[in-house]
Amino acid sequence: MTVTLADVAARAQVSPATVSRVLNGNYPVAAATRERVLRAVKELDYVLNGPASALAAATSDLVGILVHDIADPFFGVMASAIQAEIGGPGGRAGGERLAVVCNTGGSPERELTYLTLLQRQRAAAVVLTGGAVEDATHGAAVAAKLRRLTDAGTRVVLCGRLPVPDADVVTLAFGNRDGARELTEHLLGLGHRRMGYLAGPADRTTTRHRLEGHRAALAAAGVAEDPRWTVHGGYDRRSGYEATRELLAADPSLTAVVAANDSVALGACAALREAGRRVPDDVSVVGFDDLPFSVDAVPALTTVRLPLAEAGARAGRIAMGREEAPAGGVAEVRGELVVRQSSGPARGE
Amino acid sequence: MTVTLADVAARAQVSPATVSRVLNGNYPVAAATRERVLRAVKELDYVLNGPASALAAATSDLVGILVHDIADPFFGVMASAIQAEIGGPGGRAGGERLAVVCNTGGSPERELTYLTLLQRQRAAAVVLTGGAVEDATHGAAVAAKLRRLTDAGTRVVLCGRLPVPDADVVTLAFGNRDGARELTEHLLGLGHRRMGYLAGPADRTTTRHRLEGHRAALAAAGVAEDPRWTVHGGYDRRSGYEATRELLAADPSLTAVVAANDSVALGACAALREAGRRVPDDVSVVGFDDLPFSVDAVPALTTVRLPLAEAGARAGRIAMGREEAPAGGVAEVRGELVVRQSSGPARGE
DNA sequence: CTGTTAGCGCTTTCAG
DNA sequence: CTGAAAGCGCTAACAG
Repeated sequence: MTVTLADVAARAQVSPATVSRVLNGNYPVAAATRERVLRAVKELDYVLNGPASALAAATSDLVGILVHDIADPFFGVMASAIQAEIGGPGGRAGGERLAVVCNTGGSPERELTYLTLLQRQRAAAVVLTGGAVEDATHGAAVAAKLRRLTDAGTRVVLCGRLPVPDADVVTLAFGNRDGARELTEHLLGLGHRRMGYLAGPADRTTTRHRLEGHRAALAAAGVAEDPRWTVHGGYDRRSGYEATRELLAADPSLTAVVAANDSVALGACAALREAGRRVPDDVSVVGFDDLPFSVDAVPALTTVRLPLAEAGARAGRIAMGREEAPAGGVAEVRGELVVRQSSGPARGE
Repeated sequence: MTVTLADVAARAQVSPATVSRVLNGNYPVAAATRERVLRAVKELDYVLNGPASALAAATSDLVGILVHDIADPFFGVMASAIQAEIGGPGGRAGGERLAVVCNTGGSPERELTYLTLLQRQRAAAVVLTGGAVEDATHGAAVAAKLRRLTDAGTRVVLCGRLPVPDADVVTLAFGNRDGARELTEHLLGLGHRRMGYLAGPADRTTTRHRLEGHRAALAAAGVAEDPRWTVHGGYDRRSGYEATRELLAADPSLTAVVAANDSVALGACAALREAGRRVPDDVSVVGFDDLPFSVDAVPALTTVRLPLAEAGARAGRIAMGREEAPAGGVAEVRGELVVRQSSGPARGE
């Protein structure tokens, strides 16, 4: 029924081994023989059996990409860039590796589950994107799992995530702390002293770093902070909306709102608008990431641009061994302050 | 070195077959035996070999998802929903299937390539999302390929794409024509008679249907169309921006711009703003899809909401055989007109 | 409920 | 440059 490599071999009058060599192109084969084999492949409409091939060769053409949620452009942009780089010649049987996208929802359990599933598939590489949960137990479990993966020959790259100790893993970390600091300095420069901070979930590295950057800027400027000014929530628009209402209720005198990311900032703008506050006339709002939609927001968001596509592409190349890993296995990907219309001089004083 | 099923069997003092049965949970095994096996698995830190398993069972736990570009939320939202539905119990070895996301860029060649790659992997199912290129040759090639996939036992579901004749495929088609008609009727009701239309790429089904709906509304209202009012471009923001400038140059008297989708509409708004036109006071703009960001645009976009997440979820369930296919194998997913601030009464008149 | 026995389809030394 | 042969690790009848 289904045509196998042996069928092709018979038709081309060569041994199965030769067919395999032609298909994988990683071994010298006489041009005439190759022609004959290729013709037979075409004539029989033969398609290699991936699992059989992976079993025999002990490695597959799959590359895992772990994301929190692929519907979020932050991850979508990175995943797209990674996917674009893992194709091309070099893989088994003439190139093209497949991207296995795993939505972890940021959950450590699902992360571990997917890592195991990828290990089961004998994935050629795995790229983990986005911040991690800060939990020693889970951190250790993930580290152990990654070690097992690398031991089995799977390349592991972290993109937008902190380095994992004692694992042969390359890391592309985002400059969250510095970016957040610049953002707050920008606001400080505009005269703001009373700023709300919409932080992400409390137990995430990304949340912590951005918050630390914000506070560092405040401290350097000698501005005291009110505990009511920091509200933790999710990284989505809705959280930003709700947290802003909270913030407004707690202290209506705020002149600026610093959001954990652009989506949250958009939610903040909506809540502010609803409360009759103009942005930036009454309250300035700043985001983080500079996602594609941020330039079209009302008003266009002041934010920190993270080169997500570039970082993803680089992660993809490193995962494929097509680019050298950075010295020490860790590189920082810096963000860049982008000033647009959502931030302006502090009102009144 | 790497621990195999046989090792587990030895340690648990059972046969390999029994271990396999425990792991796949699809066969009765005595509780005590199961316990013993599970313990051995844990102790040895055993992970099933996916390729070997897939080879022996002649099917894998992979589900292919073809998208134009996963960075585009239109596809990201669907992919996320599909992914959420393909997990869970029922697959080989205790559930969790993996989603292989393939960026085709809308190219028929890449589409075919990925379909072959998925066939090679013996994918359990494949979901094709988004409109297709209208080319008889490629259409036939894709149809043939899909037939081969279904013959091999791979379930195929089309989501937001037209039915494929003579293939055992289930289709969830979007109500593009009706949605577009409603949108234009809405504008007509507001007194608009001179509307520009920013169409997508000329050879796509989605483009054609939306354009047809627009024209049907125009024709029904007895409104004549100027050829200069239709401009073809891409489905991205930049295309909308450029096409709108073209439109404005060709006929500055337009009172409305109908965009192929929300991203294009955002680009249109930006171009209009730049040209000193206010939206909707001077020119109304409408989009299509109702992506998450559209509500936060300036001004909030009037559009047609497509239930992308619901459609994706349904496609996922059908692909997994967890939901019955619609009668006749084809269902239409209707859009819903959402009127917001980007459309208003025609100026002047 | 459990063990035995054949492969699944491919890759890869090892010879020639 | 090509062929022969030995598995890769697992599943699935088929017995018991």
